[in-house]
Amino acid sequence: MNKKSHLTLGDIAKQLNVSTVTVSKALRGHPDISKETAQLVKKVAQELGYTPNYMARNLSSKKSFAIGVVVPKVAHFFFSSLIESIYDTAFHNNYEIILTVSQENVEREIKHIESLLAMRVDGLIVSVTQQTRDRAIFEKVKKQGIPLTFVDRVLDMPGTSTVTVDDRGGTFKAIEHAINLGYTKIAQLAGYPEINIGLNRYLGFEDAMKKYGLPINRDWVIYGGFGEDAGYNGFMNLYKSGNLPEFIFAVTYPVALGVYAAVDELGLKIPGDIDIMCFGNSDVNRFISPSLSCVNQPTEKLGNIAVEMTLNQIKNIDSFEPQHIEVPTELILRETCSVFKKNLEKKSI
Amino acid sequence: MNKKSHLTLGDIAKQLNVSTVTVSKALRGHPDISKETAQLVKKVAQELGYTPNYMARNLSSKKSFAIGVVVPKVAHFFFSSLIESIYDTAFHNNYEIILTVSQENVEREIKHIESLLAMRVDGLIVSVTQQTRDRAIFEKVKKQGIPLTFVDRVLDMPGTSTVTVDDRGGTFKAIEHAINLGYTKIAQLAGYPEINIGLNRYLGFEDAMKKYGLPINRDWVIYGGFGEDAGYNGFMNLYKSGNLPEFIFAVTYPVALGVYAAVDELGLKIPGDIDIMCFGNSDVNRFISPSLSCVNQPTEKLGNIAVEMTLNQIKNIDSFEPQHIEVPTELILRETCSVFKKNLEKKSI
DNA sequence: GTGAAAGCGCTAACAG
DNA sequence: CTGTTAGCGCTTTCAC
Repeated sequence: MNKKSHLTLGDIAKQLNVSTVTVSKALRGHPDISKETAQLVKKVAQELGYTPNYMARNLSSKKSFAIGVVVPKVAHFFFSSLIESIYDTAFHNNYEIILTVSQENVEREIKHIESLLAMRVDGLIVSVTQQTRDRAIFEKVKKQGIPLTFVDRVLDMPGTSTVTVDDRGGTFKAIEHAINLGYTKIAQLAGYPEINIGLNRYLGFEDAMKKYGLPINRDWVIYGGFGEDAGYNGFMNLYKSGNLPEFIFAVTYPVALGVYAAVDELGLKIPGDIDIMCFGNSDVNRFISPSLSCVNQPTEKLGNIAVEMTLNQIKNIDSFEPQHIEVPTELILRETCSVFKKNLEKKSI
Repeated sequence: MNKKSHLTLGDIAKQLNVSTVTVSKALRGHPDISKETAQLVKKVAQELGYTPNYMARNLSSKKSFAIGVVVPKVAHFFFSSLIESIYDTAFHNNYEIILTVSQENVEREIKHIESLLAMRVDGLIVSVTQQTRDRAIFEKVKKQGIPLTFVDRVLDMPGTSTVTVDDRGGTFKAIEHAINLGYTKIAQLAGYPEINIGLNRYLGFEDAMKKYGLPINRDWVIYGGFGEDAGYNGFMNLYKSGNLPEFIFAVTYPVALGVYAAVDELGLKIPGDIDIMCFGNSDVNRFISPSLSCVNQPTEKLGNIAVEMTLNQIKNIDSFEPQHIEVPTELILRETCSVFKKNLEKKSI
């Protein structure tokens, strides 16, 4: 058969009349081995097309040089950028990433974490689903001594590290900006309050309203999720209620897109009839019409920090203290939420 | 130390006064074992929080139940959707995906494939970088007997399977549509011709122009890549040349976005001054202004087929014949490329 | 039905 | 510097 089993260290050892150990060491650049033999071994390995067997290597060395990652979504600008950054950082640190996708499904999340544990990853980075409440699986991870870092969507658990963006402060800045523009009737499409990003973005909204002495209309704090449908339905309901706010803060950019779709369908105008801003940038916020102002999340930095923190913990497994890093955000101002309300009213007359 | 080594089959065997073999078989549902013992073993394993060790399992069974994937990019709508589909299909087939990202870099691509081989994946799905020309690494994959499936961006190699979209036919339909609208001065921002998607999308353009007896202006076939910058620069150069076409077909949607940016910067209007369409949809093509007509790529189907084909090959390793599947596309018509040229001219007077 | 023996390919610890 | 000895945790024969 063509499909002869793979070449092993032994094969190349025989070829050179040395022991497998010598070959193993040579290939890994172990200082035990003399320059010449090392060179020779490498040459032969190369010629023979030797491919190491990581399963064997990892089994005996009890390290995998891999970090497991669990995210709820891939086809979403925030996550795809985050993932890219995680891959990049890992690559530069000679670590493999084993990515899994929970599809916002708790059971899949658990299954994937079990698989990653079974693969004996050296560490774990996870961004939980919108529904994750049960900590049991994460307790199991901790019990097995695997470093665990939450990123963006976190669970409050002792012994784990977190990397988040400044959801509360970022939202505050956005709402404050809207208020300074003259808006007072402000709504928030707020996702879900049970998850940190939903809660903190709500709190930032509350902070700003309080600071400026504006009342919060409970009917204008609308929960329903983080996707386009949530934005679409949210706005439709707002419209049907007959009591439209002047300004909407959308908890994510898909939610904002949903609002755009609804507004368009209703024949309304942004910013004439309703103005908007959202949390989270995307590659196209600047191309949609009107271009969408937002609170930018530095995804690249999030990914960097998440990986580096995890690596750090892997390398100092016994002395590591859990860290909680919050990355600052910045406002990106484009066409929405950029015209003073007074001017807007003048114009629309 | 808390960090006691993981539980093993032996541990749970001792607990029950049976052999590791019995436990191993029981856990895997091997028919050798009686219902009762199987039940019992599973219960104890559960209670003790046993986590199997896939490295050991795979080492001895010589299968990994994992498919390696190499893509050039993640933060791009096409790839992120494709990836999501691949993950989904694999999940439903109880296979793991080990994803790697080449970042359009040939050396990284090679490194990742070597890692994947070393991890002993059961199969490989790859979408090559824009620069990949050298087949050596893929020959190595074949020599090791690992099923290899190219998706979307393919290399022409005997013994490998491919899943692509109908690039040529899709482009043909788009250009034909533009011609029917009255456009004759047609340009293409064509990516690179050395890669199948660039070449075939060009050929579709050529097919349509030929069919309708329209001349192809060489200055209007512009190569330069598949990203936003290629679109931006391409249009800028077109503009500077003083000889603008009426219609541009962009080889990808980022290229189209680049054109939008350039057009905007120059104070021109779509579709008044220039009309456009592109290959590839995204979550926001419909939100940008004017909304962007395009040739839709069924990414979900691509992912399904790629995984299923690979799995098929894994399971019938000796009898499998390489397959080449081309998935059809459809036109999605929105605001661009939707107004008859005559009307357009009337309007702009 | 169950288990003892052997080995997957590699590395760690120690001896020479 | 090099090699021997023992596993890593699991699965695969093949006896019993």
